[in-house]
Amino acid sequence: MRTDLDATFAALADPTRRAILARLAAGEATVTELAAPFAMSQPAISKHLRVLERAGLISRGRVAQRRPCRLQAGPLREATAWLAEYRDHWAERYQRLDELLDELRAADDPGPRGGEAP
Amino acid sequence: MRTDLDATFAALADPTRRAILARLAAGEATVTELAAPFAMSQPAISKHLRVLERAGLISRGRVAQRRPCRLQAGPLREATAWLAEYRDHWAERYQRLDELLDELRAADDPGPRGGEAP
DNA sequence: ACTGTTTATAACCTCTCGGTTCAATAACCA
DNA sequence: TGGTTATTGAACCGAGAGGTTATAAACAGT
Repeated sequence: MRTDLDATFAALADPTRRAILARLAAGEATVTELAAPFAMSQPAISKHLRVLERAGLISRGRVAQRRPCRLQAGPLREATAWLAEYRDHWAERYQRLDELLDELRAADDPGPRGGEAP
Repeated sequence: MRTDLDATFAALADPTRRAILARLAAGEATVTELAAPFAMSQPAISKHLRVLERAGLISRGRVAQRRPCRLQAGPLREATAWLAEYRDHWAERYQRLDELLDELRAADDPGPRGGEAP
């Protein structure tokens, strides 16, 4: 089930790519501009950009030889929506209940810890 | 720079793991309960759970032989915070500006393509 | 037409990921 | 004690990620 979220989260999982997005938040930039601050080759950056593009997180124009990159908001909305679902629901509700139940259960059934094993 | 966000987003990038989290949102569950709906071996699920655990997205108890899993909210907050930064800022602001500039630029410089686009 | 700049491709390497199977551990049950 | 259940661990495999270097392609300027 290759959904969009797969590509989005996978793209965001790399620190270089998150840094590129951060850089792009200040406005569009060319490949060499984006590559400059990183200690890696330009083709490596091109690969990262391709990942970001296929995830829909950036789009690219064409100005002469340059391929300026700019951010794209769509996928982030999906991702945030997915996360918000959880952060709001169980973070507040089930979480505490489960922990309480767990404490009760632990008190009820002491278990085999301690020095009683031979 | 192995930050928390790396592990969090990487963990969320897999559909099986997201499904596991979705399942866990309804309350804690054991490994076999979690493995049941999936068409893969139970050790595979154990691996996924280990990924989720190391990302801090779940925590595990011990009840007899069972290792019940429950959700953990912390990392999701970080992730949402990171996403919100972008979704709010450039999604609304720079995005439209850049697109307008791009249209202007395209109209100004028709470029070397054969048939003029309608 | 040549030269330099910008970007993408190709080929390669290594490491991790997601999956498998088979075996080992841990705890309950009789 | 032995047997069953729940879970992890180890060894392995194929595919893909992330990096490299070297090369090609597109365009600008002279």
